[in-house]
Amino acid sequence: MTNAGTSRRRSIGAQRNPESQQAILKAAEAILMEDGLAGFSIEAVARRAHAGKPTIYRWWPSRAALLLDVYHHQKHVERVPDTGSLETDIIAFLTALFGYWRDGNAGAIFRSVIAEAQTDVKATDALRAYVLDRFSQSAEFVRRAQARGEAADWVSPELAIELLAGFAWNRLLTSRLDDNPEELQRLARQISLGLKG
Amino acid sequence: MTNAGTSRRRSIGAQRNPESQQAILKAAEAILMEDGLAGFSIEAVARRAHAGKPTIYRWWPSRAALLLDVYHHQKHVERVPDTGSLETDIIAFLTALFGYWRDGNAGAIFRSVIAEAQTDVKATDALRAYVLDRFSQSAEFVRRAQARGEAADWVSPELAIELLAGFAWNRLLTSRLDDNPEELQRLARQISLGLKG
Amino acid sequence: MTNAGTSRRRSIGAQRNPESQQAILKAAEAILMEDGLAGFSIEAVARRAHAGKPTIYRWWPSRAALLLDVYHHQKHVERVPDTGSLETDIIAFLTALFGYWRDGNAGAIFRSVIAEAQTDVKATDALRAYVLDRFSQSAEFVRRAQARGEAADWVSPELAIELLAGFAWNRLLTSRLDDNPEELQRLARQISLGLKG
Amino acid sequence: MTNAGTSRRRSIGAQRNPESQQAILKAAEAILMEDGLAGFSIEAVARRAHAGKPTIYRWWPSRAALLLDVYHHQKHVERVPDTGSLETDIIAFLTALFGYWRDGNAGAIFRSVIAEAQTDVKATDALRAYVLDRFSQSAEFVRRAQARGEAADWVSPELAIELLAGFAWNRLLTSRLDDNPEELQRLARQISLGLKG
DNA sequence: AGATAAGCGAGACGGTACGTCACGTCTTCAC
DNA sequence: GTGAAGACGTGACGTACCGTCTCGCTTATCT
Repeated sequence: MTNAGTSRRRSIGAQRNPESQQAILKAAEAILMEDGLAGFSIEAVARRAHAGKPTIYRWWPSRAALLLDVYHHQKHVERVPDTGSLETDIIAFLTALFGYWRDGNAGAIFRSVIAEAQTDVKATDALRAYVLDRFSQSAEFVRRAQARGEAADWVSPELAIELLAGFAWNRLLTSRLDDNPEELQRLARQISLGLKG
Repeated sequence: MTNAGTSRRRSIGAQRNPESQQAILKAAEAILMEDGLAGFSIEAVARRAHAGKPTIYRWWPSRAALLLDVYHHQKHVERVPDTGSLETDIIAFLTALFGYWRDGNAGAIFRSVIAEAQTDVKATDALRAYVLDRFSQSAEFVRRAQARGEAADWVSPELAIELLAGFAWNRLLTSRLDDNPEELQRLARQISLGLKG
Repeated sequence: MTNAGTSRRRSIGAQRNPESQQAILKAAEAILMEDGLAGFSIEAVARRAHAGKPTIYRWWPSRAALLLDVYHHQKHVERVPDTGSLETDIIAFLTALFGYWRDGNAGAIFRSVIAEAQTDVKATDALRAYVLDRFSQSAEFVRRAQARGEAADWVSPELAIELLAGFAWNRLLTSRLDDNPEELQRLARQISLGLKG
Repeated sequence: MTNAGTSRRRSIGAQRNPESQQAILKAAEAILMEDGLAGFSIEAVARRAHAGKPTIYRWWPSRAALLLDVYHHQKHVERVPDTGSLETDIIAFLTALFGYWRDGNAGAIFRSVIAEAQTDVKATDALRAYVLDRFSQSAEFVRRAQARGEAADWVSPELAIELLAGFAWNRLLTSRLDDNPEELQRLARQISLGLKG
């Protein structure tokens, strides 16, 4: 930080000031972490970041946009496990996702993004695009299982991931992220072998 | 309606006036249906119901409480299919749920409840209790399949339902309720037979 | 004051709270007195009066309306002198007006009202109506002079007052209110006798 | 205009660019004419003149300074009538002034200057200096009347002009510039002969 | 039967946040 | 160093809701 404490942040000419951008994202993240979505307002972010509201609105057209940007700036979890076996891949996938959401702020932030998407159409669209992209990435480990002959040809890798992700969303959105290893094992077994066993 | 148009609603003494209660719930539902969660405010409900704000606050302590009450007053879909076969039961379950959410207002209202639950802890608790109850009810058709020998003994009916419900939630929350029958069939097959086929 | 310091001002039901009204007018007056028109904002008045902005906007549709109201709540100067002689009446009229504007806040407030009237059409209309009314009231002493035979029949009392008032406005608006008794005497003489002497 | 439309205005080295200066003054005048003082902002002038804000602030330290400059660049009316008679000189003086203010933009601009002078002390000083200078110039026709023996020796030409100007200001500031010839005649008669006739 | 108590619509209250506008300052880059 | 350009922090704008309060009323229930 070049400006550490001594002087205020200023314009650096007719171009975006990355210090302001960082300060705003950090403030937004901190507020979400501390007070949740309820305390998250443009005004509060501006106050905490020592930024002007117009500066925020200049670069993020809405609360939802800022929220999504905060989420995207989170460190990402590896979502394509590769343990060599479908069943353990499933367990690894869910364990990593639950841990990611549980340990840092990512869970609280993602809950906020989902909530926002129920109000703001742009947020809905952005969230849909995001999850579809994620699903197709994560589906890779199922595709690998198919290549290994471990999964049937007729299964849809995306649909399989959607099933796992839907399960995880439900747990997240109802505050039930405490992962039970046996439960996950059972789930992985159910999914890989099917209800019919 | 006893008071049809001619006179205003009044107190009926030191007791809750059911007409007011009904008017408020109807107004709340109409607003959610027409404008979604974004337009849903106590102020707007009071305006539309020709009710005083204190009347609303007297009986519903928060926005979330009113929202949940609206949802509970919706007609419920039958969630325990019984077609005689596990695979068609799964299809029937999801088809009914998607249709229920898509056709009436129930989808918009449930999305609102979920969103509210991300902000309001009481709403989270209420939602969690609600879904756990629902899951255990719906799990009945999986239990029946087990009884028929159509599903393995070691599978958890609740977990199975949670998988289906999670899938449905994800579709609802990202506005992807347009149900594709083939997709549902494939999903049902995946779940019943497992990825390994 | 019934609420002296101990408790906050509250709603007294579905009716205007006169305490709030008074607090707002006093705050507005104090701000004008201390900081002039430059510091006069609805926000500042609300802050000082411990009132909500919507409360101000509820009762005064604009800055101009509040400004005029503040001016109208000033103590009024007697503008119809009656010394028995036209010339001394003129001197008394101007002396009183200058003194009124100079001594209290009235001058600063009236300057603000005039300035506002150059921006806001409603304020222009209100100011015009106000001055025309004032002129016709003040014209009384000229009418009395006519009745006494001290002024010619063909003179217009209103026009005469407008001449005096215009002179006073000019002095007020250019910060030249320091009254010079000899100058006023000369002016009174000029007006009563005419330039031709 | 040398640069008509084809290219942007640029620096012409370490000296003031008169094209920019002209463009800014023209833009300021046009805005005052079209939207009045309410629409007059440095931002709006910069936008309309395709000028940078710092360019404006470099040469005019405040809104008031720009306003006064715009006023000074107006074509001036001849304010020293010479009809040979005091009474018709008075009528000519007022008719010319009213016409000047009414016909072009000058009235709107001068109103703005006066309003600004109620907020900005520098503008007050500049306005006072300006009007005192004007008064002494215009007083010339009264002095001539004195030289002709048409006005008494003891009258103050400046005071007489101040009376006329004050009358005119009042009309300008309350949007009553519609000149009534008979009224002006009566006024001229009152002033020249005096109220006592 | 009269008093009491609570519910009702209404709407004002002090607040907070909204999204926009203009302020005056600052920096960049072309000339 | 001047020019256009435009980002910056600041703060006011006028509006929407928040949750609380009091009003004036209506009516069932309890003396």
